[in-house]
Amino acid sequence: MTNLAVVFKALGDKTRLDIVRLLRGKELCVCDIIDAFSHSQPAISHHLKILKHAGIVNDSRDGKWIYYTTNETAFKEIEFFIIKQLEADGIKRRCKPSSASAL
Amino acid sequence: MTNLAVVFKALGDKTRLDIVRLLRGKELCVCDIIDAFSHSQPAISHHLKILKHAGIVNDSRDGKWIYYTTNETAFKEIEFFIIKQLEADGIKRRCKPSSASAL
DNA sequence: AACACATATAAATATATTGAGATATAGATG
DNA sequence: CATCTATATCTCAATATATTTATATGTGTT
Repeated sequence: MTNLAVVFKALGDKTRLDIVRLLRGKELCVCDIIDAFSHSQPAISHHLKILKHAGIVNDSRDGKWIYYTTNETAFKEIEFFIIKQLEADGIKRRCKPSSASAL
Repeated sequence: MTNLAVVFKALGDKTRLDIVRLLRGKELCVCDIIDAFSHSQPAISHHLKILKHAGIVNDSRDGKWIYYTTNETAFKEIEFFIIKQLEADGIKRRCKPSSASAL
């Protein structure tokens, strides 16, 4: 699976998307994230793991607490993809079907 | 589920992401999309349905053929989200845990 | 060392997703 | 209208995902 597909997949869940929004410009420990949702601690932990695996968030331990932040790089990757898509708009042309159907 | 989460979820699949890339700047009929992949026609049709439902592609019939194009609006939505995320970067501050743990 | 707290991992389960094959629908054409 | 072609829908099996409860790990404190 493309890296970008992994990133999109990770963001394609309301809880995880909300976590990312919550982390905007902030560094929060897991307990604060848990408090912001009505999900169990393991559920949040699981979503954080998926976000981390996708490169969307970073974590760093400080004593008992683990703090999460968003990772700019992942968003720049998406931005790059979006730019390429939007750039291509406006050059649309209809192509005649090139071959017999695959049926 | 947020609209944006639906969009991300739709893009969070390698096949669908590749379809979107294939459609960059082009208008293609389903048969051409099928030819570009090694999946069955029903599988492609299903993915197109998900992309359409998420507002990522538009379709228009022309005789026997149905042509698909990408929908700029969906990408602008993502772009807006990305901008807000990136904007928030650089203002990160550590917040002390605000409450006792939820455990 | 024992304990409490913050977070992660595991096991179990319910639900969703993907993909294939079969079938249905819609338009074009003889 | 019979039929061919392009695409969609249905059904089913395999796999993946989300969530919960229980348990483990790591860190600070007494």
